[in-house]
Amino acid sequence: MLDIRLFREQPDFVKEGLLKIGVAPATVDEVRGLDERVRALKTDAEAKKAQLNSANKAMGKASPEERETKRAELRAEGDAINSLDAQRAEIERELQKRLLDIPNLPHEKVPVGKDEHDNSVVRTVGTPRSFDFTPRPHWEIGEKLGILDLERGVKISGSRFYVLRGAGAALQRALITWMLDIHIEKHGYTEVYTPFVVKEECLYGTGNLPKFADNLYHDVEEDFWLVPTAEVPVTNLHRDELLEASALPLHYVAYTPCFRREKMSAGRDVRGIKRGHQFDKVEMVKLCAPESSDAELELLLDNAEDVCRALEIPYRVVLVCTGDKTFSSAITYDLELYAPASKGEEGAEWLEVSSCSNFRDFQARRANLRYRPEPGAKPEFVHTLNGSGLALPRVMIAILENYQNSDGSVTIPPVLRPYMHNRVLITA
RNA sequence: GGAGAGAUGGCUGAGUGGUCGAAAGCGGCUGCCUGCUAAGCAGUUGUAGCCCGCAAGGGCUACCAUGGGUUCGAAUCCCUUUCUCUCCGCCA
Repeated sequence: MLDIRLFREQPDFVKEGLLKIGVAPATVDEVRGLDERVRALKTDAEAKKAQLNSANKAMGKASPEERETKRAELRAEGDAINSLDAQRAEIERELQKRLLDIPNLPHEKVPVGKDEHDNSVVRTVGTPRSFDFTPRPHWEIGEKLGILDLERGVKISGSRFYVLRGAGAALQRALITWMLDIHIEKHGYTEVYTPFVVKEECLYGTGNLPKFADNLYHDVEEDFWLVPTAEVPVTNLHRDELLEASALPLHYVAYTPCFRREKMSAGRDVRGIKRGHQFDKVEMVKLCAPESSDAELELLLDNAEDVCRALEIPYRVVLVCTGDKTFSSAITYDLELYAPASKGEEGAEWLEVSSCSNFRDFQARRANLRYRPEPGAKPEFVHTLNGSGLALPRVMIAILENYQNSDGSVTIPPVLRPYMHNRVLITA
């Protein structure tokens, strides 16, 4: 959520930023109009309340007869105030609704663009391997090796679900443990294990609600929502807290499954395991002081890249443009692993395995995440960041396709072997 | 799941209709004092919003888990929800 004061004090700045992400400048004027009406009603009601309060105080000392005569009058005044308050509350709700619906302003570094074609490739690392045979897509490799069972996934849970089996399941588990270990031991993050279901208010905190409810699963009877990413529970860990400056920055890493309805992407990426309703992810989340969030993002990105480098799979870093950035993010780098056959007949593609974002105070304001810059100073909102490190299915795809051999076997990347009983090869 | 108890400021804890934004203690901060180290004395100390003022500062409003209700007036009475604790049941 954007600061309402920004609308009051720098409306043109807000309009300019919103224009870049396709939000009509008129929105700013509408918000300001609502805000002014709320404040006018509030000032009016407060003045009347002050009068009534002192009249009520006098009643305490008044004689019973005096009370009788004044009672009706005071009651009428109270009713008048209540109706002012009711009006104000309604406009305030409308204002709040509008504010919750407005995306974050883009960081000054974000290139202006319409969609993902306008994203800019920051760097490409590694060279795609050249094959002396036609590389197969992961679903063929996996099914032939008996480590991926798409059909039975569909049988037990429906489309966009799959089953990993034997070395496939072990490979994923090895990846999770290995990635956690890198971030914990090498990059200094604190591991957290969180619930995989959260309350509705957490999703408001990160910005998934109210706008993106149709991509979330939730229990119909309880206030339980399946997490679409560990970002949600971990960012909300310190919700409604006032942190000391010395506690920052906080660096967390968490493994969770992620649940997404993928309603909007019906028909996209239907082959293989690229896009499912359930997938696993290791996620890094940071809370820091505003002045260090730019630097923290670069570090976060490097921490995620470190995983790609260690896997020795070519990848590229993409700076996401204004038209493609997500609702809550101010700036996002995507990390894409090379997959030589992921598009089947059409060949290679770059698979998005990580999104590293700085949300600045956008989520912090929604989730009420504050810190005290100095002892005695006024509390301020922290900045929040997060980045995948990394998303499992697509890493699995990249490993299967990049490390495949002509006989259909798959070589296990060297860094993962200690996590797989020193196994070197996955064979049928 | 059943029965009961509870939720007050940074913490402990008093407060059952008006003088309560809330006693007291602890903690924090400021000053004073003392050669027996940490104590004594005094003062001060919640959050947010709005308004006035160049400022220092001042005023008003709201907040005693949450949301409603009763009342001229609610921390206090009634109801809802959430959470915590105790006992019972069930259980990896």
